[in-house]
Amino acid sequence: MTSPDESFYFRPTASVARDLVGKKLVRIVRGNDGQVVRRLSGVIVETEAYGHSDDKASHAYIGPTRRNSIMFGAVGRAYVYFSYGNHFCVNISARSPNAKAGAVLIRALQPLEGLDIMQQLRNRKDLYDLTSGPGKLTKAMGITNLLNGVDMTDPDGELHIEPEDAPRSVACSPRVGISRAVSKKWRFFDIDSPFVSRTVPAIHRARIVTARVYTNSHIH
DNA sequence: CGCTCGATATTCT
DNA sequence: GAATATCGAGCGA
Repeated sequence: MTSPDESFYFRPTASVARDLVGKKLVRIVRGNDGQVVRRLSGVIVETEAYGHSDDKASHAYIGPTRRNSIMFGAVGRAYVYFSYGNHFCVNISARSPNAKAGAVLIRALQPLEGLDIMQQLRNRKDLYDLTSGPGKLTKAMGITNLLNGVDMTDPDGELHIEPEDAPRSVACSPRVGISRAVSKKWRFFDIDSPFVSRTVPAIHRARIVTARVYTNSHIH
């Protein structure tokens, strides 16, 4: 199995966020002997891009700190942070070669492998409630700050991305749960998926942004 | 269904 | 002390 390499993540963060929709987030659990015990995975159906000095809503806007340092380092790494005092969120560091920082927040998955484990970790059965939010999916996959900084381009790594290139219709909208830089349309989601984190207003359902028609002017 | 509230890391005032 | 890239329990309609 291959994974997108660093060249995939060394592009404008919003482009990476768009192109991650439809790929698989994979969590590998290994035993003491190094053998794979379980695979947990899901198709990414919703992401958000966070920039640097161009983006007041980004953790990186204030410059490097201990928490956000991954956003300023190598691309393709997991940036895991603790939010609102009770859950984790997972991002992948990604940025244009001429930018200093950036990351893509994974907001929702369609559960694929290891459903029973995810249901246990979440203490919930409903597949539509299992990974339909950034805090939910980290709990379902057992992602904590212990995984902060892991290389997500390593196809044998505990946490990585795998291709899953069935055609997707991707739309964009303003990001969720922020109060600054609300005009940027840097949330990307699979317009046909029932697994996104919340209902998408009708005004945004028509804004198809595929790889073919995408330009930066669509998302500003 | 929609509302309020508690959980409490990290950063800012 | 207050705000933030949230979630879920507990409530009442």
